[in-house]
Amino acid sequence: MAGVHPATASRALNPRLPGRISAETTQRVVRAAAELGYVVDPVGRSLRTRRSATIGVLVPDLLNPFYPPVLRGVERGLRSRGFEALIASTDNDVRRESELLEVLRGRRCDGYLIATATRHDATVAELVRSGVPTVLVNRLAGTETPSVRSDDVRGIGDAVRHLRERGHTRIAHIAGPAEISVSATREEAFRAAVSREAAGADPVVVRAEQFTAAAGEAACRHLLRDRTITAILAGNDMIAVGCYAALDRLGLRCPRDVSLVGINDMPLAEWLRPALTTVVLPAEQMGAEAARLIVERIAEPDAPVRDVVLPTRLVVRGSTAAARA
Amino acid sequence: MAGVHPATASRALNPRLPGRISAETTQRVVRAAAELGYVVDPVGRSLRTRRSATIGVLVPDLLNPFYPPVLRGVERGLRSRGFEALIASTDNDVRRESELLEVLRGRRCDGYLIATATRHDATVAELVRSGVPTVLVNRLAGTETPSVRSDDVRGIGDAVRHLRERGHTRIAHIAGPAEISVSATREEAFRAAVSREAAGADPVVVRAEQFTAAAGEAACRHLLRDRTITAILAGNDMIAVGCYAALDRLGLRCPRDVSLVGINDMPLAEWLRPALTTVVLPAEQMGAEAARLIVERIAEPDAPVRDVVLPTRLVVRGSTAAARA
DNA sequence: TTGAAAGCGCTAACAA
DNA sequence: TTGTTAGCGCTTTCAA
Repeated sequence: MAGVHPATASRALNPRLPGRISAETTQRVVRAAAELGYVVDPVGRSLRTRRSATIGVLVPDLLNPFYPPVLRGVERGLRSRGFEALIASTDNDVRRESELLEVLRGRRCDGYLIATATRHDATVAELVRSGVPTVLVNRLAGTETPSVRSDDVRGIGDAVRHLRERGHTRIAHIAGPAEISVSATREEAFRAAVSREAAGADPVVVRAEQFTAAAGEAACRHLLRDRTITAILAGNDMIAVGCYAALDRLGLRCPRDVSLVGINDMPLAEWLRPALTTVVLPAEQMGAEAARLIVERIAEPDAPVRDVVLPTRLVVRGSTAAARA
Repeated sequence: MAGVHPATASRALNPRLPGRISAETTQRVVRAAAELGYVVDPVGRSLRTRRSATIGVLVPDLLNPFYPPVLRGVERGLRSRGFEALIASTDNDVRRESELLEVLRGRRCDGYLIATATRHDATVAELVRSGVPTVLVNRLAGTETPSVRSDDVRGIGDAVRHLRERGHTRIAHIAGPAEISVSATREEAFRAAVSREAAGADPVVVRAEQFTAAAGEAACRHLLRDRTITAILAGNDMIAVGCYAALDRLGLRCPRDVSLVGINDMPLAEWLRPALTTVVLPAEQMGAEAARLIVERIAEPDAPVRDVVLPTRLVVRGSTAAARA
C-alpha cells in the first residue's frame, strides 16, 4: 500500500533496525500500517530473529499473597519493554519446578525469572549453567546469577529493636522452611539482631514447615508452651496469621499478652485485627526490578552480574505493644 | 538421525497429523528425538499452523485474593492441554482493559479468557464480534458468549436463610460497584432471598464503590448508622474484611453484635478472626472450566454457546451467630 | 507409508 | 536509502 518493498516497510516500522529509512518513506509506511491496522506478526518475527520477547516466570505459590504484587511489578515491567510473561506456579514442589521449567523452555523464552530457587537447586543450577539469561527473585542460589532481593537484615533489625524498646526481652522467631534461602537469611538476621539489641538474651527459634498460616499456627502453639515469651517475629505474614489463630486458641490476646511482627506487608496485613506490624518488603518494586534486570541481561548477556538489594522498613501497626509487666 | 525426511519425523512426533506412519519408523524417530533432546520449536509450528497455543487472560485485579485461585485453575487447565496463558491485570480500569487486550491480540492468542467484563463492555463486545474464541469468567456481558460462573443465587439464598434461622430480621447487603455484573446478580439474589425467607422485611442495601476492604469499611460505617441491623451480607470477602474494620471502629463486636457473611471464600477467609462465614465460590474450578471451554471452543468454534454454572455452598464459621435479643 | 516441495511472515545480509 | 534474496523450523499438499 505504501509502494515499498516489505523489507523497507519492516525497517520503517522498526526504527532500531540497521538501514536508515527516509523520513518520507517512513511516514508513508506508518500511515499505511495504521490504515490497514497492520501489526507485526510476532511469530514470523520470532522465527527470523530467534527471540520470542517472552520471559518465563516461576513462582512458588500464587496463593501466598506476597507473590501477586511481585507479579504485578513483573508484568508491568516486562510489558512496558515489549515482553510478555509466561507465569507458572510450582506449589512449592521441587519436581514440579523442573517440569514447569521444561515446559517454559519448550516455549523458547528469552529469559527466566525464578522466584522459587531453593538453597541448593539443581534445576536452577542447570538453567544457569546452560547460559540462558536468568534472574532470581527473593531467593538466592549461588552467586553467578543476578538477583533481586530485599534488605531483610535491616528490616529484621528494626523489628527487633522496636520490640526491645517496648520492653520485650523474651523474643522468639518462627522461621520458615529450612530449604528456602530466605528462611536462613532471616533466622540469621534475627539471631544477630537479638544479640546486638538484647545482649545476653537467648534467641528462641522454632521452625514452621511451610510459609502458610496452618504451619505458622502449629509452630506458634508449640512455641507458646513457653509462656515467658512476650513477642514473636514471624518468618512471614502468613505465619503471622497462623500466630493470631494460635493465640486465640490459647486464650492469649495480641498485643496485650504477646506482640507479633510479620514480614512482607502482604495485601491484607493492615486489615487483620489487630492490624499487623510488619517488615515491609517492596514486592511490586522487586518484580519491576527483576523485569528490568532480565531485559538488560538479554540485551547484554556478558555484562557483570548484578545483585539488586531493595530497602525494607518496619511499619508499626496494632499487633505490637509494650511488654506486659 | 533416524534417516527419514523431516516431514516424516514431524508426522511421527505428531500422531494426530494426517498420514499414518509405520510403528517402526515412529519408534526410530521418537528414539532419535529423545536422544537428541529434540523438542518442536513452537515458533516454526505457529508460523505454519497459524496457531500459538496461547490464551490471553484478562483479570480485573491480581491483588483481589479471589483471582489467584482462578488463575491457578486456568493455568493448570490450559497447560495440561498444551496451552500457555498470557495473563494481564487491568486494575479495574476500562481503558487499560482495551489497551491490554490490544497487546494480547498483537501476540496472536488463539483465544481469550475475560474475567473483567463489565455490564456493557464495548471492548469485549468488539472482541466477540470479531469472531475470536472468547470465554467470560465470573462476569457476564451478553448471551452470545460462553461463560463460566457460579450459582450465586443459590449461595446467597443459603446465606440469608442461615441468618434468618438464627433470628436475624434486619439483614443488610453491601453491594459491589454498579458496573460489575455480579454486583447486580448478587443484589437481586439478596432481595429475592429476603422477600422469600423473611417476608415483610425491608431489604437494606448500600453500595461499596469497589470490591476492596477500604470501600467495604466506608460502606459499612455508613450502613451501621442504623443500629437495628444485626446481620450483613457483604458483596464479597474483601468488603467483609472492611466490615470487620468498621465494626471495630464503631466498638461493635462480630458476631455478638453483628453477624457477617462474605462471598468467595478467598484464601485467608478462614484465618480472619472470627473466621468468616462465607459463600464458597469454586474459584479454582471456575478457572479450570474456563480453560476447558476455551480450548473446546478453539477446536470447534461453531459449537453452540455453553454457559457453565458451578455450584456454591455456604460455609459457616465464626462470624455468624444468633441475633442479639 | 514416505518423500519432495512449498510457504507461513518476518528481517539479516548483501547488492544496488 | 532502498531492493533483492534467502531462510528461520515447521507442517501441509501433492506425488510417488
